[in-house]
Amino acid sequence: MNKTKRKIFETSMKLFAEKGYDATSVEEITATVGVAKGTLYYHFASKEEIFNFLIEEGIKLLQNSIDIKTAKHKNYIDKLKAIVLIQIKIVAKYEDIITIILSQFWGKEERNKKCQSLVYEYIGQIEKIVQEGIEKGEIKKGDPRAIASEIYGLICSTLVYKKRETPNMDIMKLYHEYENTLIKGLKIK
Amino acid sequence: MNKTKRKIFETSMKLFAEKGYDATSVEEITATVGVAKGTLYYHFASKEEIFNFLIEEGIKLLQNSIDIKTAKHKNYIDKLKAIVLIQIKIVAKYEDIITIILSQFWGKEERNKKCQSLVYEYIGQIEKIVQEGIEKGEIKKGDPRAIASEIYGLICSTLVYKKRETPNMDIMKLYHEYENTLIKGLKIK
DNA sequence: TAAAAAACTGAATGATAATTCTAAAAATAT
DNA sequence: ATATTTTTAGAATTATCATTCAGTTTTTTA
Repeated sequence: MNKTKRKIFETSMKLFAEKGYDATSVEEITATVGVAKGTLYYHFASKEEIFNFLIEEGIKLLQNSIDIKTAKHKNYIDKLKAIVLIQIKIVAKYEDIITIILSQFWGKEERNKKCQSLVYEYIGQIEKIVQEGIEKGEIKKGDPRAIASEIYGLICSTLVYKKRETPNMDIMKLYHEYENTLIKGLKIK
Repeated sequence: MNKTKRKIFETSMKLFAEKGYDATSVEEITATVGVAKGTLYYHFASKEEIFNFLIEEGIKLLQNSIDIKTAKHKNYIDKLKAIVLIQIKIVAKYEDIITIILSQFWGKEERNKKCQSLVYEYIGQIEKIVQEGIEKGEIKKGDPRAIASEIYGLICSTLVYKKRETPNMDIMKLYHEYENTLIKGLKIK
């Protein structure tokens, strides 16, 4: 991705996160970057295509980090702890992209469906881990689907916490909070 | 609210939840209800005003249920349990309105800000309860802001669970799941 | 350095959608 | 039954916005 394209992409991300996809006009994107409208359309086929790039980033972010972080641990509780921690870190570092995915999760348009797939795929991965953990007797019996949703819900919690709390939250403090509440309940004494 | 007005309002709610606020045109609302556009504008000053009615319903729903349900219990853990349960029930029963509030939480438009206030106000109430519970020594020490966000996050968890899971979820099963994980961690042994 | 390719420009186009407005129909009151 | 108020209708208006396009400038290549 060349410099101008990258700049258009990053400005779009910022504006989409700030104002929402619909409320952000192509006009505003190009004005902010400082290029003509034609330039945007030279690099991207449509406004929607900008969004597609964004989704790809989101997929890399969520999917990869799960794969990598969980592989490190053999113990299933530790796998979940790793996920909970990485979630907080992702929200802290990539607030914009997570904001966009959560805000565009709703609705029936193509881009909404892409966000839905992404989120459901992600929860599915967590569910699988919980399921296996239960089967191996490392995680207390329960509905893996519900537990997976609960863990995913921490992304929303964290994002709202950050937006409500102002700029810099203490990642580890928040992590220990989640560990003490949610994770503790999953352990078998 | 007379019959036609009510029907316009309810159809709007349904469509806003299904397709999103922006993606739902006034044209589509009136076509679905079976009235002319002029009729909608006779009853509501604007599309935005329909949304305002919706917000009012949302406020009643969240605020009132907290007040009523928590007043019933003197013990602070029980207060939180009641909140967690009522949250699940609200999502189950008023899925549309919760979907709209969560989907319109993002952005900078007037209606977005209204959703933000509503959510923040709600989390604030939970925070206050957690705070008091900690002060009274009934809830384990921790960051009330984080815990409140975590409890709010269960609304997102539940909604996603429901949308992913299909129609009828078992409210009590989900509640006990949340109780066993999140709430258990708040208790002082 | 000249030709070709890539990058950029911004006015014009076309579509969609919220809102307004004038008139007609229905309901209610006198 | 007639007058008055409320409600409905839908065409016309206005604004916004994504996208296209014909041409210009810049960069790369040979």
